[in-house]
Amino acid sequence: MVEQNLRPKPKPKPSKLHADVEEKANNNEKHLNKSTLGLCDQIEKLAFRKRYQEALELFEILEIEGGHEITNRTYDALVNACIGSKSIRGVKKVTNYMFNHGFELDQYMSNRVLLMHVKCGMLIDARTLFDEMPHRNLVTWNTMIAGVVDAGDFIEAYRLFLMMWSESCEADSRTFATMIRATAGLGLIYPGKELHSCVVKMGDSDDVYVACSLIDMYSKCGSIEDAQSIFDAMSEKSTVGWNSIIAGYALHGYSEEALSLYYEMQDAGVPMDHFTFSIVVRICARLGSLEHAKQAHAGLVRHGFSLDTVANTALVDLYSKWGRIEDARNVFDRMHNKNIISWNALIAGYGNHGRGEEAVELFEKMLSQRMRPNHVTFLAVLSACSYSGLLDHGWEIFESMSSIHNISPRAMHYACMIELLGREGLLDEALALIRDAPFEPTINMWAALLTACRFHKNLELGRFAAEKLYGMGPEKLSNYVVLLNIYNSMGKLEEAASVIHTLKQKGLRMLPACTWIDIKKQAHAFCSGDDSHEMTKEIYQRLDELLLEISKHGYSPEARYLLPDVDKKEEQMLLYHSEKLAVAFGLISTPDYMPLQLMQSHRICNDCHNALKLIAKVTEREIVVRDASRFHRFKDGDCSCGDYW
DNA sequence: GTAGGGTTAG
Repeated sequence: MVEQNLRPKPKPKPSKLHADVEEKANNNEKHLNKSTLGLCDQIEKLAFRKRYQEALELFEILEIEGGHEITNRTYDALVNACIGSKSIRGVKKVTNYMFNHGFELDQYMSNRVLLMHVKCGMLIDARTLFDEMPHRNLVTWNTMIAGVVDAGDFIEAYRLFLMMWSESCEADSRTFATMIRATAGLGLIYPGKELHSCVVKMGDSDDVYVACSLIDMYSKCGSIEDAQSIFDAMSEKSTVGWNSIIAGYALHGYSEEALSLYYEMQDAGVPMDHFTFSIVVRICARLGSLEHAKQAHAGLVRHGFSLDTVANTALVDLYSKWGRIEDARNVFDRMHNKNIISWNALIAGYGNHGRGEEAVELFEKMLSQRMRPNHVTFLAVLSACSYSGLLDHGWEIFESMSSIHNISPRAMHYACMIELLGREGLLDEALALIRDAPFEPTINMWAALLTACRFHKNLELGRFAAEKLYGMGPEKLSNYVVLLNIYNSMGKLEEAASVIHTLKQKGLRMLPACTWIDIKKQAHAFCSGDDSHEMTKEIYQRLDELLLEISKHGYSPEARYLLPDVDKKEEQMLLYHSEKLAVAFGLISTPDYMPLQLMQSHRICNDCHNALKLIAKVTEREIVVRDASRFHRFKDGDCSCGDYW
């Protein structure tokens, strides 16, 4: 494989190309303003200044000119240039040149060449080089293992690690840092703990890299306590250490704690990097606190990371989730380097706001810029079509996945299409799509059909879908709730009761609905049936007024969606709950759990939707609420996300 | 004498 790469290629024709290259050489020399320097020196200098692309361009000139003696130093610079610019073409050219000129690789240079392949993602060639290497030292092994871990092949990393141990009985802190990363990737805490004790035995536990990978491993494997104690024990807490522990708390859902750790980091005077801001922006998105988010955005700009792709993508996502799609667009448009994740974030943003046309437009713009979509892109654009009822676009895009983009639709894409067809009432087509899928239909696909059946009151097909759903593990509460709601809405109370019986038998419990709102940085939480808030009386009074007022505008709660065995008092609780509570405060609410009848999909139900429209109208306010998947902005009795029920 | 390691976004 490598031999093939190293085989000499026909020399380029001298004519025009040569002229071009000479022109370039002249320009470069002018640019460098050191025309007296030899090409090798220039390459080394360019690589040192991180002008990798230019270094490689000069190397091409050197190749054509011929007759240059290349030393270790220049090859070293070229390796850096290839790694820095992630140029596969460069790697091939440099290795070809070495091979053609009979350059003898010592241990150092072999390791560098291996690294160059690894860092440019050429894992197959790297592995061949590795396997054919006459001598491997610690650095060789570490380089290869890190490459395999980077590629996500954690099991292979383990295999290599065991081979390394049996061959040489040596491993150092770098090996362990990498292997701990591998166990984090596998999500396995026991091998992680074993490596941890090895590290302690070898006296490497003070190593800052080891500590950081341990923090990350423990938090990714579920033990934030262990992560915390590693962090506490760090004698010198580095930026990465702080980043890792903050990300750890965020991962475990402790967003407030994560944010206060970030402020602690700030107070401790630890320099923050673009990782810090990417993590913090994400936390703000989750917290739903625009105030903190704005501060994070400002901090990011102030610290000079306003060009960072990851942090900006997190901002695009944050503003989208906050219903500020124009702000999201603004950040997006200013980004210098957009990758597929950035595009996906904005497309999903438009989709979640019911602005399907714009999502499709953006998707097409992306294609015209030769950005290659991936399966997440299709998920975003298809669900955008689904929310906005764009049937034709949906079909066209779904079919283009395999025919044009060579991406096989996964179950989630099918589920989106089933939802789209179902919403438009094309239940037979939806069923046909399930039957035509080239794999076993999944829970989500049947559940999408079931939801559609509920809306269009097709009991027969609904029951069929429900039967398919039953017995498909892992059983999800939400599927039972869909079925329950179907029976309820059709007045089939006996069947509904039997679903509840099944639920109880299986020990599946519905969580009480819970809503919270941020008022002056203080969170107020309200659970269903909970009257512990000190202003409960005032809140309910205001709610009564509002309910009375909106009922004059034609609002009537759809009690038939409620469970048959809830008593009157509970019914009141349910109707009073959620967004309405927050609205009583006249503020924006950020509910996490929806009232019971919303559990099926964690989305705002018809009932709440109507109520919120009317409340927006009678209070003459703009109301923004978020359910599990998107924002709904109510203004003058209209909802900007579109009616999808 | 030179090389290899940790944290982020959809």
